[in-house]
Amino acid sequence: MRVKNLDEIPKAYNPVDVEDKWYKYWEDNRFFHSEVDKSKEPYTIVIPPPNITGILHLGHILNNTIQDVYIRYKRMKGFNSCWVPGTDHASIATEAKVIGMLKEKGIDKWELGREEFLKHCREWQDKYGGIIYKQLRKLGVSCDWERERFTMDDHYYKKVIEAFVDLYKKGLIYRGYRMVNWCPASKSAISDEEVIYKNVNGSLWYLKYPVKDSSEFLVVATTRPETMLGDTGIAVNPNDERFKHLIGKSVILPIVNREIPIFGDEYVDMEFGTGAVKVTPAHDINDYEMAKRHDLKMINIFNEDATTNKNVPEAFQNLDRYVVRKKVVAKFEELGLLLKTEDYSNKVGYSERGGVPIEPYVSEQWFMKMDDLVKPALQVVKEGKVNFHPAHWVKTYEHWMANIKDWCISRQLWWGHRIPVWYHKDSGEIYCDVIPPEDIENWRQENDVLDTWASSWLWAQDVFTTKEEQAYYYPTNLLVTAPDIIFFWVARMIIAGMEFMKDVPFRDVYFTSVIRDMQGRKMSKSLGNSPDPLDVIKDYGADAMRFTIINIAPLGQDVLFSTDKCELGRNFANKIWNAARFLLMNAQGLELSEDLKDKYIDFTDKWIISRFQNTVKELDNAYDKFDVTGATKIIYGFVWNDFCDWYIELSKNRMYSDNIEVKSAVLSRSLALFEDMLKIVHPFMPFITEEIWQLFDERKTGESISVTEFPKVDESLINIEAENEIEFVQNVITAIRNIRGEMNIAPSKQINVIIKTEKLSDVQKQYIKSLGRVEALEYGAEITKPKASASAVVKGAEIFIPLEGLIDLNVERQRIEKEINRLEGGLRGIDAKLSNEKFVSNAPADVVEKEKIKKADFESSLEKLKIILEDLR
RNA sequence: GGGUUCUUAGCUCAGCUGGUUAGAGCGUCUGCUUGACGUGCAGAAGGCCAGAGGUUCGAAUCCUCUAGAACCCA
Repeated sequence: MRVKNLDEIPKAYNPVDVEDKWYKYWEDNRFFHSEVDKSKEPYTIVIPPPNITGILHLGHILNNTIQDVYIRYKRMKGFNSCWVPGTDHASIATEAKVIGMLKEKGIDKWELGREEFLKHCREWQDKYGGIIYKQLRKLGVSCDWERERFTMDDHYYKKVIEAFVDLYKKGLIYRGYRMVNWCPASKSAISDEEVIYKNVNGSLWYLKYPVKDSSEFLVVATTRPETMLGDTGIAVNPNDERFKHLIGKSVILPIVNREIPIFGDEYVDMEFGTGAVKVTPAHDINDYEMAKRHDLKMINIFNEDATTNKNVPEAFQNLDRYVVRKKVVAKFEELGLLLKTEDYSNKVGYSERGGVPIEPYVSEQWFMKMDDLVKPALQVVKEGKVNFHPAHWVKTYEHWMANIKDWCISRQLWWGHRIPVWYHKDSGEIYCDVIPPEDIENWRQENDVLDTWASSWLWAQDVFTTKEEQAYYYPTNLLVTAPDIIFFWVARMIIAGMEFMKDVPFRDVYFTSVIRDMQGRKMSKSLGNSPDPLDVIKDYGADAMRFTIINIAPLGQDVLFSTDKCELGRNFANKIWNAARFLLMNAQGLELSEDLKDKYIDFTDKWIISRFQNTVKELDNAYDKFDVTGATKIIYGFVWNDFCDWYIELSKNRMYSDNIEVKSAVLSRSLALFEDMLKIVHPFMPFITEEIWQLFDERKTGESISVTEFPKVDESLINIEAENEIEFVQNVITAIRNIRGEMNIAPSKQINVIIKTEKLSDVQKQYIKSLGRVEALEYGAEITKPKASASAVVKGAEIFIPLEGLIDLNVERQRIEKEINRLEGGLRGIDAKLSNEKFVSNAPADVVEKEKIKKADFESSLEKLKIILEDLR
């Protein structure tokens, strides 16, 4: 066995050279393709489908990296890993884009007609829908590209329609006139979850309404004066002494000159505004409820685009709601009926997609009854059949589920799943089925399409297109998603899973961090604080970005990101690269073998192998707990500190040996370990690990680190003795380096060291000499401290460095005193415990024992240091 | 108004079911062309664990309150 012959290995790792090459290799060899294989256990993830109007952002990077980490890890663990990629059609967003595009060409959606418009949507999808797939490949994700799915694929479309028909026939879907959240920009209803409340600085206008047959005025305060055109009543609190005498009377609505009643309702807050509330039942949800209680008239004053309609006086018709607002206020002022205007800040609901304030609007819509559907979905989360990570999201989930209202699932749009309902042209009879009515000419199909979430709620079950596949892959294992779609999607997928599959859609849900900039602001286009991931990949490499973003993303909290943080990952990649480079350069031309791996083995080898076992153990544990951030820290620590800082440095003695057999043995061993190390890094940094793995041997086509076996923990290789021996050597070396640093001894200067200790093996001595840059090392149990030397005490040894003429006695005294102080502080704490009767009797025996050992160690060190200090006076 | 979460070194965060002399990365300071790496090496400084009570032999960790921050829902 030989490593690849290499003329020159670049000093710095250059990711751009290698990433595209390996991605193509992986794809060409179909390493990520999964098929039903009953001899293997599946491990399945469905991607949260990015919408086709979207381009890759940092949230996707975090999200997809985590999915890839699990998919790759499980694949290497022997599971049949299957990661299904796909996109969703995003009704509102896509329609908005296509309408905008057509508008530029001077084409109107309505003139075009439904079928023609949909053609343009499909064209748009063909052109832009796949962009995100290309971007995801740059990230190195190992999804099964042969399984690309789209929410409007024929099979999936059919499933969505079937689900609707099924629920309709069960009586769980109904049609009704309701007040809904209306988006005037997309001219469609939207669901409660699509309304975003924002603080808006506005005004509170105080309007005077003349009381009929009286000289009195009733003053109301409102943030939306334009809606007065639709007022049909005035409400006051029946307990309000100020207004009691007016209940039962009426006011004459200014401008409109409509007589409207004054009535009492407990809902009215006496403290707010004037205590009298204008009631606009058609355009406010609270007023709507009040109107139902008091049987008030409803007057709709808006068109679908929130311009005023014919129900308002002519001078106020066909105007935008904000234009009408100004006009109404001006008119009140002119009539002397505007009492005052105050600055006022309140929450206004905005349409998530349309970006404009929503208008509460009464219209005919389709609703899904949620009460019963929710029950099993709530149950499985409570019972832990679906586990949330972090678990605290369960409470949010329960809270939402318990307070759920019926779901408005119809959208007045064309791009999407058209509701499978037909109305009979004569009788008005309703027909709902997967197959259109036979005498289609007598029927008119519902124009509305379904809410996009009423299609993507089937994602986990219907991306699998055959019964066999569904049975094998469903329930999926893990869902990785942002917490902001817990209601939109996660909850609804669980509902759909329980309703249609009678089983959970996934067993674990990982809620990712929200990515913010360094000031803690959300990433947004308008702030321009959102770096393009592709630029970051170009500058730092995909591996570096993947590793960094997971490393800094705390589970359950937001992550503050800036591009320069990717230096962490880039430096780490470079570190791995150079460690590999070091091994490869030394291994050039050598004959390596499995047999040599166990030759010339010493405690440093046993130690690093033992450390590796522990690392893998901790790593498996971190994966199980969904602590990927912790996993990166475990890997980083092992690779950088244990392997590079200590093991490589320690191995150099033998690496540079003239004895070829020794050298070959050391390299055989190091390379084998390094290869295992590459495997544990691979799920996080797939590209660089593949690149190096391919250099370690002449690999055949069809071989890849991504399909090798993940290292298994071998408990028999955990070696406490070797770990203790190393610890001693490390302590001695660190103590020597510390003295060198504090005493300003040039690193190039060789020094003499005397160690007072019971035993020191030749091998240990050798390592201390080379890493401490020691010329002569003397040791023994009966050593007396030489005059004018710097000293240190470590567990099991005293170290003296004779520094005749070089030593500054003051500096040395301070060093020793500092150490004495530190130890005395610790000892005080231990003594306080041990002298406490209650501690000794109540604390577990092993805790007490540990304290006693600690006390002995501290005292022994202190004693030595005090003698040393005495000697310095 | 209701809910969830957070407050630990200059910054960003670990510290799991209570027992460490409270850790890491970045930043800072001091050295260093040590035959893998300056995207590096060695060493160092830096913390009343937001505040106040309580439980306990023992609290960064559990409980209560206070202050501040963020998010979600109304």
